[in-house]
Amino acid sequence: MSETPKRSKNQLKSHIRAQNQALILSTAERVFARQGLAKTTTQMIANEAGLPKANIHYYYRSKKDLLEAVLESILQLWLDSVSQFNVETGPRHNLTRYISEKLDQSRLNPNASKVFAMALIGEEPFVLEFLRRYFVDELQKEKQTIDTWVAQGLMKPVAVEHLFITIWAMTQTYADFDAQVKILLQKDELDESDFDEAKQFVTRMVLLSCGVEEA
Amino acid sequence: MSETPKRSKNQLKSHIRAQNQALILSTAERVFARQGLAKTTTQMIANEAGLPKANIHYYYRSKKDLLEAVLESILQLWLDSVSQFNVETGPRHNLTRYISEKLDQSRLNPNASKVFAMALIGEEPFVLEFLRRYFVDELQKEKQTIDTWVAQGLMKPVAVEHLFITIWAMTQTYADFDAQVKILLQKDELDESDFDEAKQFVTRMVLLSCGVEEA
DNA sequence: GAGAAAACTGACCGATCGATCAATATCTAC
DNA sequence: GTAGATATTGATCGATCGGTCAGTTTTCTC
Repeated sequence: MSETPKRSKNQLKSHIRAQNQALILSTAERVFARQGLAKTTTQMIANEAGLPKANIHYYYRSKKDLLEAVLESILQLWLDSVSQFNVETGPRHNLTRYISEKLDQSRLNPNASKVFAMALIGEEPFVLEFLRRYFVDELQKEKQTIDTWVAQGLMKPVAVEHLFITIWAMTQTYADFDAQVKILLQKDELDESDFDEAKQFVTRMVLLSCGVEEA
Repeated sequence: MSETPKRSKNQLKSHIRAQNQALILSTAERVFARQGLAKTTTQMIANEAGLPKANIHYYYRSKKDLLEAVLESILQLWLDSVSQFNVETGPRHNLTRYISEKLDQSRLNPNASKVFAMALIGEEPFVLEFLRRYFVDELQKEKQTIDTWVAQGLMKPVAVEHLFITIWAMTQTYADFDAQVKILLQKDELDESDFDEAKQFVTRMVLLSCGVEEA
C-alpha cells in the first residue's frame, strides 16, 4: 500500500490505521455478503469487528465508501486471476487451470463473489466503472491469445465474449447461488468433491465447445 | 384464486380486490427488480401504482408479504417452464427448446430474474422452501427422462444436477448480470441478435457435452 | 515528559420507512 | 334505500439507521 520508510521495529508509518482498516474491510466483506448490501448496518460491522460504530466512521467516512473499498479489493483479486492466460502453454492447460481457479475461488471465498454479484445486479456505478476501465481491455488480451491458438490449429474459433461470460456464469453460480445448489444436490454443505465434480463437468463442456480434446 | 360462483356480468366475488392486488403485484415486481429488495420502499411502489401507501398495506399486510407474493408468481412461472420436458421428442429438441425458452425469459423479463437472484443470494427462507418443495421433485422427473434417453442411446450419460445448474447459470446470467454483458459486448442495449448468439453458443455447448449432434 | 497529532467513543440528531389507525367513502345484498 | 361489508386515505407513530461531534485517551515526536 505505502512505501516503507526507515523505521524502528516493524511498524509502518501508521500501523494502527492500516491494521484497523484491514480489520474493518475483511469484516465488512463478510457481513455484506451475509446480509446483503442494504440490509447491512454499520452497527453490524462494528459489532462483528469488536469496535464502536463511531470508530468505523472514523476510518470510512460513509457506508458507500466502505462498500467501494470492499468491492475494489474483490475486483482487483479477480482481475489478477483473469490476466494469467499464457499463450505458450496452449488452450487445454489454460482453460482447465482458469476454470479450476475460478471454482476454487467460489469454494474458498463465496462471500466475495456474492458481494460482487449483488453490486452488479444493483448496477453500482463503482463496479460498472471498474469493469469498463479494466476488464474490457483484459478481455481483448485473452481474445488475441485465443486467436493465436485458433491460427495454430490448437482449437476451433469461438465467440470469446460468450465463452468468458458463460465460464464466469457457471463457476460463480456455485458461490452466488450455493443455497440453490445445496438444495438440488441434497447436501447440507458443499465439500471439495462437489466442486471437483463441477470442475470436471464445466471443464469438459468448455473444452468440447472449443474443439480441444480432454487429457 | 377463488371459485367463481354464479354471478351477473363478469365480476368475481371481489373484483376490486383482485384488480388492485394484481396492479400492486406487477408494479412491485418491476420496482423490486429495479431497486433491489431492501432499497425498495412501499412508497415507491405506491407512487408507481398510483395509489396511496396506506392502500398498499390494506392489501398486503407487510412488505415481506408483498415480496413473497411477487416471488411466488415468479417461481411458479419458472416451475411451469422446467416441467415441459417430453421424453418422446428426444434430447436435442428438448434441450434446444429449453435453452431457447430460458434465454427468451431472460430477454423479455430480466426483472423477474433479478428479483429471484437477489432473494436467492440473500437466502430468503421463502425461496429456499419453494425450491425444496417443488424443484427437487421436478428435477427427479428430468433425471428419469434423461436416463431414458441415455438407455435409448440418444445421448451420453451426464451429471444431470450439474447440467441444469450450469444451464440455469448460463441462461440467467444474461438477465441478472446484463450490465456486465453489455460492457463486455460494448453495447448500450442487448438486442435479439445478442440473445440469438447466446442461444447458439449455449446450445452448442450443452449438446456437445451430452454427446448429441447438432441439427 | 511536554506538546501535538492521531485515535477513540458515548451521546446525540435528522431523516427515512414500515406500519397503524381513525375517519370517511363506496359498494353490495336484500 | 338502508345496513353492513368493503375499500380508501391523510395523518401520525415508533423504530432504525447513517452520520456527526465534542470530549477524552492514546500514541508519537522531539
